[in-house]
Amino acid sequence: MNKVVGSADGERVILIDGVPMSMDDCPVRDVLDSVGGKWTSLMILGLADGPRRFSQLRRFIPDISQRMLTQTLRDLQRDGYLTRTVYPTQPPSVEYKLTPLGHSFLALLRSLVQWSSENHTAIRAARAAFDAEQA
Amino acid sequence: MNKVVGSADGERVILIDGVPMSMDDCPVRDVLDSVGGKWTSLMILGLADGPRRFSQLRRFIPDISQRMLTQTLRDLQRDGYLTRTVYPTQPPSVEYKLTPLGHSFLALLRSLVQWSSENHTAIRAARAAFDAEQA
DNA sequence: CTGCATCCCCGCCGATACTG
DNA sequence: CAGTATCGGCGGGGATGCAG
Repeated sequence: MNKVVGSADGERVILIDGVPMSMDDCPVRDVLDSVGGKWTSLMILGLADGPRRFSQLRRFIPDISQRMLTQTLRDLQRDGYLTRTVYPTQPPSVEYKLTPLGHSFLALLRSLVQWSSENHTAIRAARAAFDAEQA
Repeated sequence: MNKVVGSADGERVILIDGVPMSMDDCPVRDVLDSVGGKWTSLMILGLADGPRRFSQLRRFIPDISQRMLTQTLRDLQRDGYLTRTVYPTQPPSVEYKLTPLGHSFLALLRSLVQWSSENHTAIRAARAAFDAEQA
């Protein structure tokens, strides 16, 4: 059950299944801005089986640019999804590893992967039908 | 368990919990491109309780522009998440309604909302700690 | 090996004005 | 009421080059 509730200072709030969501400062937006990125979800999936080094992740996602690999990892680290450990070897190696938060989120991601694989055929079909109808 | 598998023609495929995911033509990307949009998830949540008209959705999401409301609805319709029904009244009214696919996806969205509300505090804290450390 | 800096393109999205 | 058309900013993200 959804409900739109106004508050005193004019902040707009909506209730979803009893969960209050501010539209100005929305928790879901935080998460969506992470999972919504082009590489983010793939990165987390890449760390599902255990810690990996920079170049290992690079091989795991062959078509990511070095720039985006670094940046995506940084963003995920910032939000607490993973940790970054530098080993002072020569040459240096850096290990990335999911935090408990990251693993918790991974569960959601698995549901998404599952759902996508079950429904992508239907989606593609709908898309084709829609496009055909426009012509 | 994840595994990277090469195929004959050089297409890269990764297995996630036994679900094959092509990196060139990825089912999850399709879905992420939907859920990742700025307004998409909110729209689907807005239709959770039943069909709504254009202007009702507009009031439900006060800060969306007319342009993005139209476009987001169009995209969701195209991918089969909702239907669009025009009633030839004067003035005309148009009703948007989730399809079974849309409702199915809504379940995922609820999980996301739930998870976000449970973990956004931790995320905000991690972010603050990270930012503080940089200074 | 693991990064940072720079340049630059392109697509998302907001603002605004106009239609049946 | 429910759109469509156009313009323009801004930021995501690719390519390349340099550095510790």
